Amino acid sequence: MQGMTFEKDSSAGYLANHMARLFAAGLHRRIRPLGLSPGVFPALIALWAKDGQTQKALVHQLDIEQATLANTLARMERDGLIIRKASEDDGRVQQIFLTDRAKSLEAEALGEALKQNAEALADFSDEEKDLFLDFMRRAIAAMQDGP
Amino acid sequence: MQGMTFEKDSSAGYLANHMARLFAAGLHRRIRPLGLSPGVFPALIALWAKDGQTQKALVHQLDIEQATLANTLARMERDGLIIRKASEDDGRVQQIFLTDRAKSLEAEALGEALKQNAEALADFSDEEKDLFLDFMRRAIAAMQDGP
DNA sequence: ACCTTTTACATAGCAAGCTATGTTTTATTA
DNA sequence: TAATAAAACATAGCTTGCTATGTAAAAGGT
Repeated sequence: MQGMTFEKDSSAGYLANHMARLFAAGLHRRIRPLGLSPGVFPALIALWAKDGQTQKALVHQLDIEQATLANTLARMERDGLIIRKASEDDGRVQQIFLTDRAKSLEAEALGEALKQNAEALADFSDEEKDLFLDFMRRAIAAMQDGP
Repeated sequence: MQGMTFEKDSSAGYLANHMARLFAAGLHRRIRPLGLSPGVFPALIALWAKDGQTQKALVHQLDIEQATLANTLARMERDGLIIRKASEDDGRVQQIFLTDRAKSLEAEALGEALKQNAEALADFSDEEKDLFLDFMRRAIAAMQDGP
């Protein structure tokens, strides 16, 4: 009874999926008290760095599809994290602004994200952490460039 | 303009999420012609190894929740991959059996999954691959055992 | 034997991702 | 300038994951 362990822990794809779900679950547990969920994090980070961006600008820097971001922004608006202001020069464009509440959460939210990363890599040396991140970047690049 | 690259590529959680989505997308592209999607893979692998298992037995070996598996099995039944047979000794239990079609897909589907993994790790040496898998197993273990 | 608890599975409802398509406004071009 | 194309965003509909709760059957306790 050993050949049947086909994928469970020897497939990069399976492990990547499992690991990503654990990251998301751990982050969710940490930031739920702040009224946040993992999906809003990328948008928040981009907006904390530069408020008032358009949806197109956000899509450009977040590795998700436009429709995914549109849905995420709708939830964020519903939850009082952003407001949308119609652009004056272009009727198609809306600028996304953080609410005061969203702005006030930056330090704590980023802290929890860092804690989650630290928990996952608790027994990694600094060199191992660097190597791990690099491995992931390389796998991502290989799959993005595609066959 | 360099401090604003906060998470994009230096957060393990962000990279893990992005990498997992690319794995899933690549696998989906490969197995769509077979009428399969990434979510059914874990269940299929378990059933290819041993047909006729109960849902409880499957949940036990797949790192997903019972409700997630129930939904996945419902889609698999709809798509003609499995049939459920009520157990005679226990009215609560149903055994899950692969259809002939699902059985016939094993070699090709596993081949595509291996190809996807190979694509992601194309420029990794054998040692790097081993190390990468081990890193992921360690991160998973750290997050499962929890804080 | 009957009541309670546990077990096995299903369902509801949500988040976050995707592709495909709609809608409105702007830009281009014949 | 009128028709067409493109751009920006929204919506529909799906998958895959989750938690919480419902339901029916079996097990256990008194």
